[in-house]
Amino acid sequence: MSEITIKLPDGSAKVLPAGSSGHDLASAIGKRLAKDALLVVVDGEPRDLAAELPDGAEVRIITRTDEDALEHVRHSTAHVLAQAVLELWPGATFAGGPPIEDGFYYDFELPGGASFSEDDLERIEARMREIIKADQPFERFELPLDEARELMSDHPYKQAFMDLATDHDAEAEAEADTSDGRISFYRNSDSFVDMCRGPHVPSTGRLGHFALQRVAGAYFRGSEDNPMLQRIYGTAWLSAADLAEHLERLAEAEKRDHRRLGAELDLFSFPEEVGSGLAVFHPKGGIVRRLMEDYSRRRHEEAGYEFVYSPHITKANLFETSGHLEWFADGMFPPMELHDHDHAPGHPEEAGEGTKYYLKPMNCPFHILIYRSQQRSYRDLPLRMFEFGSVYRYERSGVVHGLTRVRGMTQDDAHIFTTKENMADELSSLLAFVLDLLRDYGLDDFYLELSTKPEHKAVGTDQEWEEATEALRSVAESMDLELVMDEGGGAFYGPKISVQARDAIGRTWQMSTIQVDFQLPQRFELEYIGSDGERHRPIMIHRALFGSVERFFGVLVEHYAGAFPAWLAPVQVEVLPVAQSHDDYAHEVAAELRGHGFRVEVSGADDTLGKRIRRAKGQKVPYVLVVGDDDVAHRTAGVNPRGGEVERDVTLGTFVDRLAADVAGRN
RNA sequence: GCCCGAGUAGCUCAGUCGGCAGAGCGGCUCACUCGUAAUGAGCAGGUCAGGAGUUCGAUUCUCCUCUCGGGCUCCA
Repeated sequence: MSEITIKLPDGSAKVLPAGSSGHDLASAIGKRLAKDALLVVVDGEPRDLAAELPDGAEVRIITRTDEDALEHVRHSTAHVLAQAVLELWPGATFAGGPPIEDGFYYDFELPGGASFSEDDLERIEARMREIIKADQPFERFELPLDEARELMSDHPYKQAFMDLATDHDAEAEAEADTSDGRISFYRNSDSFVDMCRGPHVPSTGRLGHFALQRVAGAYFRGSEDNPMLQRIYGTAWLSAADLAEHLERLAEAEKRDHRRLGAELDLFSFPEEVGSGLAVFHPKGGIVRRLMEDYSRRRHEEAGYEFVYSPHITKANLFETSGHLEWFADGMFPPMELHDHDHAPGHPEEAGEGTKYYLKPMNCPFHILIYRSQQRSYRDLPLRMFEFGSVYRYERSGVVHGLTRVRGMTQDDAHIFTTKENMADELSSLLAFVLDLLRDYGLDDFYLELSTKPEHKAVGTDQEWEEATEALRSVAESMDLELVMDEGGGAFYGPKISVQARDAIGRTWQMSTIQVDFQLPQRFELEYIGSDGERHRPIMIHRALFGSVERFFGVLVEHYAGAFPAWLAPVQVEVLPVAQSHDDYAHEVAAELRGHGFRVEVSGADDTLGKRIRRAKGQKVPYVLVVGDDDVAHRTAGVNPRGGEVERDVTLGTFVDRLAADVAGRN
């Protein structure tokens, strides 16, 4: 056969000499395409442009403006990074370097256990630019396993990948393709060869819109049991404009960082004297938090929840029964031990066991005890108990992060006790309720994640897990939202749906969780009397909407970039007298607005008007009112809305209506 | 917990190759009384995160601890 026929995406066909490559195909179609082509997709599989095309294949050519080229450009850039590092650090070895969201990384081990410093990034980047300028080809070749081992004899992590890939480890297979017993490599120059399944762009000259970002430690293959490697992260894009836009997004995210805004807007802090991961809320943050909670409380009451309270500490026994001490002890603070005689004068310390008390890491056992405080009938169900419950978890020192990962938090925690028959209905109205409420806080772009049974850390039978997981799945699927699987991500006592929300700049946050639990009702031997007069076991549903009030607060700060909508803003109106002679009127205006329930501050004329306006704007106050002679005469104000145009001579009545409408509409 | 980096005034950050600690913003005082994003002058404010060591002398060099940041692992 001397000719092959290639099918193109537009339905047409192209006849080429046998042995033609993707590059030949692109050239046959057009000069420009040949220049812009980076890869081909052959029958759905991405391939090198240089790969020989099989007869009858469907081929799509990926160019440098094609979004599908992105991950390959990132992957190829990672290779250039590896080449630069291996050239700059003789004796260095390397592990894996995949593309990731927005960029890539590569893991290395430097000779003598050395590590990269931030300053090294500049040198490495300069070397990478030289390699890109040299326009080295990415040439693929394959070797049988023993020769591959020989070639990588100085690189133990590469060999480890070969071994693992032979065992069909998914991550290792992404590094080394052993499907036909041969290992593929890419050669860029005489001095640099990397084991890789590919494909790659034709040559390094096709790359260039990248930046190295940071150095980090990372365990080999993500396991704490493995050595820690030195990782370099970078970002890479198809054009300089895309790269610039991405860097700008990062800068925007940094400006919105709730830790920064928390200090600037005087919302909360983490006093070192208190301890890592333990926040205090300042008055301004306290107002926002109270408003968040008040609204949630009202909506929950309307939805049939009853409010309960439980203590922060409890005897060990409760968490033994619940299974927390068996399964969750790592996440709990160590116990306090109480000896009755400790505080009695004249009694030296007693030997022997005292009573252990634990800070609570979860609220569920308490709510269960409330359930169990009396005999329940099917008529009582579903029983919905809600608590703003403060819990404490011993988070490892490296993981605490602002308000989103803390050691002390308040969950908006509810437990619903229901019959098995009503579980599906309850779940479905619950999920609708949760999404509706999240929208009221300004988040409206969601997807769902379904977390299934953890592999090693779970109680209960497979059948119970299966049943609970299916119940959640069918509810999730009925919601008309994207559903992502999170295999093995459930809690030890049951599977969960979590609601992931995208914020104003497209980042996703895990918000609400809904978990089905067959275990705790068994462990605590919960029951209700059914209409048949028999004893039955209820199902328990755990759910939190904010997740934790602290985390949700942090997410809202970032979502709004600190500019809370009027209903949540700690100060809704700042009244500024033009001169001291207008002070009395300014206070009158403030008093009137406060009479309508608004949160108002007056800033007197000790500073210039311009400075006070600037300060109020910096605090992101929704409305700045300026009052001068004209306003005193006519009972009006100049209204300077956040993000809007100044209006003069607005009557107070008009302004009150406007602000009231903002608040009512949660704008 | 692990790897790397950082910690200097309330905040943002200079600085010291080991020799009396600096700026801007913010605070306070005084003057100015101003119509929509920084008026001027002055004053106060520091155990240079904490502890130990080296040294005539340590904010600076070494070690330990704490806290924070970026990651890994883990998670609401």
